[in-house]
Amino acid sequence: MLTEPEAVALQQTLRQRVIQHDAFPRPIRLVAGADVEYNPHTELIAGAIVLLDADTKAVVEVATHVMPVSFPYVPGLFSFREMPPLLAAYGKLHQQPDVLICDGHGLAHPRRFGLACHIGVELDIPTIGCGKTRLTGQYENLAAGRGSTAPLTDEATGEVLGLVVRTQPGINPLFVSVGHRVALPTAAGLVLAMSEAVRQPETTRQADAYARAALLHALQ
DNA sequence: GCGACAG
DNA sequence: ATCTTGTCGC
Repeated sequence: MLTEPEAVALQQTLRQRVIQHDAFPRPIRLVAGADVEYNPHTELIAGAIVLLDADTKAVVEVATHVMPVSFPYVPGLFSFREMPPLLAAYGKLHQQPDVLICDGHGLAHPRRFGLACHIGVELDIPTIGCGKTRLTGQYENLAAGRGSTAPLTDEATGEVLGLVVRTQPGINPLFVSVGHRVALPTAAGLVLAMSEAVRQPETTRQADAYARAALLHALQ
C-alpha cells in the first residue's frame, strides 16, 4: 500500500494527463455507472460497473468484484480506496462503455484529481465525476427547477472546478466535474439526461444496487 | 489554532 | 459507506 505522501505525489503526476475536452466517438450508446459498497465487519469492499443503454436506460451488462479493502478512507485520497474493486470489475466486462459516470468527484478535488480523473486516466476512457456532496469549491444558491446549474469555483483563483446541477426540482443538487475526455457542459448534460425522474443518475443507482448485492452475496 | 472533509 | 421511523412540509 502507498503511504499518504506517496499517494499525493502520484496524484500530482497523473493529474497532468487529464483531458478536459470531448474526446470520444459519438453518439453515446452505452453509459456506465460505477459505485462501491463497504462492510466494516469483514473489511470487504465491493465494486460494481453497470452498462446502460443511453436511450432506454436498460441494463445491458453488469460486472462486480469483491475484495478486502486496502486503503483507509481519507478525503482527497478516495480513489486509492475505491479504485481496486472498480478496476477489477471493469476488467470483467465483455463490452466497453462510451462514457463512465463515477460516484465521486473528478476535477472538483483539492489537487484536481478525484476518483473520476484517476479511473479515467488509468483506463484512458471518458469519465465524469458526479458527487452527492461538496468536497471543495464554493457556489451560489441555484434556482429550484430541474436543470438549474451554478458554477463550482475555487474562490482563490476563480478556477471553475465543476457545475452544481439540480436534477430534480427542490432536491439537493449534484456536483458534476470533468473526469477525463469529457467537457464539463457535456458531462452536466449527460448526468441530467440520466436523471430524468430521480436525484442521482440511473447509472449510479443501478451500480449502487449491484454493488450492495455483490457484497451481501460475499457475506453469505 | 480552528473548521472542513467525495464514500 | 453504514446505523435507522416517523414525521414535517408542499
